[in-house]
Amino acid sequence: MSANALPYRHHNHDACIADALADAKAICQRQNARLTAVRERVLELIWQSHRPLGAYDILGMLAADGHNAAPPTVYRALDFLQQHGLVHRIASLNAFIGCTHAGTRHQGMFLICHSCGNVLELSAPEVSDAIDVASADVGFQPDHVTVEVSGLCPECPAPNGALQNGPSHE
Amino acid sequence: MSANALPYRHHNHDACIADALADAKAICQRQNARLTAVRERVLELIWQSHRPLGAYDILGMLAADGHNAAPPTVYRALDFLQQHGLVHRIASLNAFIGCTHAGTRHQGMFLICHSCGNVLELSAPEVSDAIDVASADVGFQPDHVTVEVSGLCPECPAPNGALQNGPSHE
DNA sequence: CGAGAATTTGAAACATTATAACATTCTCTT
DNA sequence: AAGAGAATGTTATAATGTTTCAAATTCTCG
Ligand SMILES: [Zn+2]
Ligand SMILES: [Zn+2]
Ligand SMILES: [Zn+2]
Ligand SMILES: [Zn+2]
Repeated sequence: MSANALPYRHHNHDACIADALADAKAICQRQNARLTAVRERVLELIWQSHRPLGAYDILGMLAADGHNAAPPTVYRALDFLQQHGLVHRIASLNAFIGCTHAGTRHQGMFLICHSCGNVLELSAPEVSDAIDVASADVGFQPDHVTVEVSGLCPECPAPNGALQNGPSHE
Repeated sequence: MSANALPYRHHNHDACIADALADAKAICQRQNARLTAVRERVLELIWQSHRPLGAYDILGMLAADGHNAAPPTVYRALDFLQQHGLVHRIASLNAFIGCTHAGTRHQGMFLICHSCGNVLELSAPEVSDAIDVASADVGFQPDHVTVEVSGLCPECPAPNGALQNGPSHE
């Protein structure tokens, strides 16, 4: 369940998917929730993609499966998966991505590369803490927090003349 | 331009609006940008509302003005206003709100009350800093940051038995 | 097992949000 | 006044998300 790893390169994605599905099954069992066929398939499709998938992308893939699904089918599956902490919705993209910290208490922060489209979910307690402090300062009770950072990932070449600040990987 | 004030109560909202419009004029002049009639009216409508407005809300209000506008008119105005830092889009609401820090360099954080619908924009450097650090740790170059916190504002009664953590105002 | 309750899925229609493409009008400069 | 660029109008369409009710499935309990 490799939390905070850098999944940008060199990983066996099939294993990723298998792990995620196995985790999901365990989590649902623990919660007495039913990971039905559609739900599992949607989760699998989401994990198969490195990039966040839109609901209608998923719908199209289900259609390719031969499953003649309508939008509510997908949205219901996504709601279920979100509710059980198996996927996240990226509000700035209207898209969904598998949670890389499923089963653990975390407040995700999403790093979205606008060059390659990859998204990395980090668990960043310092960020959550800062948000909690700032909220408390004005008497606000946080309930759900969205942190989405769009930018350039370390795998992508800096556009023309700009400096790349990350550690060099080669 | 009351930055980080608590606009929840007791303020002269007409003055708010007038100030915001005056600021907007100045900012546009400085940037050689044209705050045309539609753009100004859209900005005014947004400021008149305490709560974020959807593009189609604005469209309806323009219609009430007698202005027979189509969606692109509104979206173009909103694009302009965003580009010049006069409004923000709240991704989790698909809605727009006036920037309370226009003209200053800031990274907004939005506190969205799901009870009353009010939104407070904070400039929270500690949050931005934490996000920058977490990003840099993994070699990611942030470009645009979305921080949206949904919860309960200090004006709204805590639902049933829950404790209200904010400073009591009465 | 088998009836009834609850959950899940199917299906059709609809609602909301956002954009594409091209014509026209306006504004500023020369 | 002419021309260039910016802004707006207009029509159509795409993309995203919801409501509603019916049918099927699964669970519970006697
Ligand atoms: Zn997560
Ligand atoms: Zn990238
Ligand atoms: Zn702002
Ligand atoms: Zn409130």
